[in-house]
Amino acid sequence: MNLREKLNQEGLRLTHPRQVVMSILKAASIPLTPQTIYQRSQEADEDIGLVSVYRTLELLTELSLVRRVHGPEACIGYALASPGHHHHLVCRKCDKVVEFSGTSDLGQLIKRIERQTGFTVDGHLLQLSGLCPECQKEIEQHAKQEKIHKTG
Amino acid sequence: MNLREKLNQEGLRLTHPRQVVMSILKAASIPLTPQTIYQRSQEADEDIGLVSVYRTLELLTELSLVRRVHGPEACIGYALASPGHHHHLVCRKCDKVVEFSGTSDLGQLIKRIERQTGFTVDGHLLQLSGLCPECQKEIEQHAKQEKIHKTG
DNA sequence: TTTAATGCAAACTGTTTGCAGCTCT
DNA sequence: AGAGCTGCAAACAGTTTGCATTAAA
Repeated sequence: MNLREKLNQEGLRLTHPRQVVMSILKAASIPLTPQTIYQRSQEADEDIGLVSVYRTLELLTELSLVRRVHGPEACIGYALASPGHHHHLVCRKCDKVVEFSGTSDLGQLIKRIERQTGFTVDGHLLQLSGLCPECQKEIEQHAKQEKIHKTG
Repeated sequence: MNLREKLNQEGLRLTHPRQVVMSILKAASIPLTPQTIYQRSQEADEDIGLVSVYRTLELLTELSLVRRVHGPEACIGYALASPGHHHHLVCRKCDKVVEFSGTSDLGQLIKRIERQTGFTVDGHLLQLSGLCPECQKEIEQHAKQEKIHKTG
């Protein structure tokens, strides 16, 4: 399915800015910021508004046609570091964060990727998200209440 | 070694704002933004400047006493998504980005963490960095040139 | 023709910088 | 005593919002 069809399916339209953003990303081999995409559109005499770039990127990310690339500097907050642990597991309900170490388990994966891509890998960003024990319990409680409410 | 010693070792000082930031982070179970840390310092009548919070977080991160917590929204840029692949490998020299899939390899690691923490894990953020084949070659070339220069 | 989407301007949020004064060692 | 550090103010960068206009279906 092409882009137009994907958009129309959702009642959305294939517009000029969307085409331009998509083609700039297709032509790029490195991750681009909204600003850079905007500049490139100007250089290509395909002027589109910076605001449209933002809105288009959000939409295309939503549709999984584009993905965000992360970096060590880009973060949502800071947490205390326990020595020897380097990754975080964050609860998606209450934000509680615990640390874990995972370098050894990652070795196998990294070796495979090095073989497949020809890259040498010397850094990684790994973070897990889920539900902490407390929030799991709370959700179970809710489910029970729900059941009682329905049947009783 | 305590905080004071760690700082003094580098010719740095243990100041009031640094103590406050550190103790707020120690008391927190969730990642905090600079703004939140600033607010909490005010609530605790330990007013420190917002600017100091920023500078302190940078310093403490540098010293590995504090770590950045990442999130799906926090990103440095956008790249085209190939269907079926969900992680990026980024060259730290030229920024070239390639995608890979790694979910299966991650399963083992995730199971271990679930067992150890009691969390249920349902999301992950994984990204690798290293050198692409081209940049590896370039660096080898440089090394050779260096050698020729030194010996002859 | 209808309504999604654009693009401008302006507001806004979060971060950084310059600098005079303060404080930790 | 003196270098490191603070905190204000102000500049700055990046992002979001309101709204009249345009254009895709």
